[in-house]
Amino acid sequence: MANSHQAPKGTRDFYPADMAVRRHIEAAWRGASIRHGFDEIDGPTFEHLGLYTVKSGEGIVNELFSFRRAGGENDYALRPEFTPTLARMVAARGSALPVPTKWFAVPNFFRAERPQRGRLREFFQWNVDLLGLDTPGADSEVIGTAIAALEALGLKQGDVTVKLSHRGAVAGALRAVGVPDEQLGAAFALLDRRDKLPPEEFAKRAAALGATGDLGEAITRLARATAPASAGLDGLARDVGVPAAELGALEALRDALRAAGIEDWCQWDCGIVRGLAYYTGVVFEIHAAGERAVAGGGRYDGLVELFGGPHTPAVGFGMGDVVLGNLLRDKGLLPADGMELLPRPDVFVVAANDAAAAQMPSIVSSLRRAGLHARHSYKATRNVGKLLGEAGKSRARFAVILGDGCVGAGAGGGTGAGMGEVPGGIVQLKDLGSGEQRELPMSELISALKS
RNA sequence: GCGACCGUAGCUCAGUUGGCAGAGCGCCAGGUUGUGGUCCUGGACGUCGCGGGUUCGAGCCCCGUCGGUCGCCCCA
Repeated sequence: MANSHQAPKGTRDFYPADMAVRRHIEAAWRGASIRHGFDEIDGPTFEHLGLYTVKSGEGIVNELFSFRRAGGENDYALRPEFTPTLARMVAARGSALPVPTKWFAVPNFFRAERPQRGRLREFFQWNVDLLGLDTPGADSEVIGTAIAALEALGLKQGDVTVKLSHRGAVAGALRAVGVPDEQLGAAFALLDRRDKLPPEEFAKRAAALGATGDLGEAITRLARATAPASAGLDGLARDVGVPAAELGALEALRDALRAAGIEDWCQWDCGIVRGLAYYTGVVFEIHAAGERAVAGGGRYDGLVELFGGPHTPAVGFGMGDVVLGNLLRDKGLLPADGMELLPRPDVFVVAANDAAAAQMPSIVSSLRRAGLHARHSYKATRNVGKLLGEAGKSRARFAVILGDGCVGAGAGGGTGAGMGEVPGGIVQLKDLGSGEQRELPMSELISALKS
């Protein structure tokens, strides 16, 4: 391999089979989005660097691919996520947008991380956002859209779990042990890192938050509290250590999930926090055993305001193609060879002699003008066996054999009269699935292929 | 940014104590004035990731570098 140029670290080349897999996933995303009433949007691939420090701080710059035009003064960054662009687009339209506004996007993103399983430097992520409503029904609709896409890809209930929590409900539990309101954010962060910190460090930080009760014990309780979404909330309330009445937000969400028929996919998990500070209500992640989270999202009622827009309640999620692709492969839901996902030709045309070959270009053109996916051999050989082999490999449904007036099933060993006179003449139409072959006039070919 | 393991044909890999770079699959062409995804024969394809070092001689040993894989940090 004398190729001295390599693709940049953490990027992928999409050869046809890979591209077919990518389109397969994107088709499921788009289909679920559209069926649920979302409209597709997109924004620029790069933004002003400052857009990304608004909500994430300067620290994020290390995770970005940022650049400055030669001789320019503005700093830009390749987009690492969609939410800032979305918030900017919403803010720019002010209150002119309908309520609700339901948008989705399937952009590529760039993060300057060290690649590892499920994490690359360029990836595709499906973003779904519902703006303008702060109802449990909106939360449920967004979650249902994610599930619909996973189902379309062949995943079943039990393959993945939607783990749900609610910032409001968890905040209630934290307040119950005396965490002051201004420390709730820090307490969330600690809950998020509960199992990553050494026990002493965890205890030290818990003690520093000024709770009147044992915060460490309360956080551990929260981190362990799980229950099926279909079950009553009494048990979860007991595990969390609050009266069931405190979990009203979960009850309303549970009712919405039940109405949408997806509660059996869902599980309460108070250990789900999401790293971002801006989540204000429901937060959720979709997990499968042995993989990173397939998707994550939640309610962020204050974010559009943060970017200069009107107060806009919103709920949304992101689902990346890398982890999802790994999961589908592990579950045997992707073909071993992605070529199987490419569009199948309707017809593959071969010529059995030179006269027929001369007619091929105009015949193939007319098939294509008629809307058919038509391919043909580029080989010089007139060996019909080889040509049909090629037709078979193309996965075409039918082969059309031109100039084959005297050989083959049903042809009856003609005299050779008419060979080469394809227009108006006879062609052989072979069903490559069944092997059946019949002859018909050229004039009937298109209607035969379209029926 | 840190650590571990790995880089030989398009793909999967073999390659002995350091001694002339191999196989299968795939691809291309013939066997076949002819009906497919079978078979037979032949062919093309390699600076052994790249650069340096040790050696009479390096795919093999040493150093560096670039990739890949898997962890850590981070995770929008």
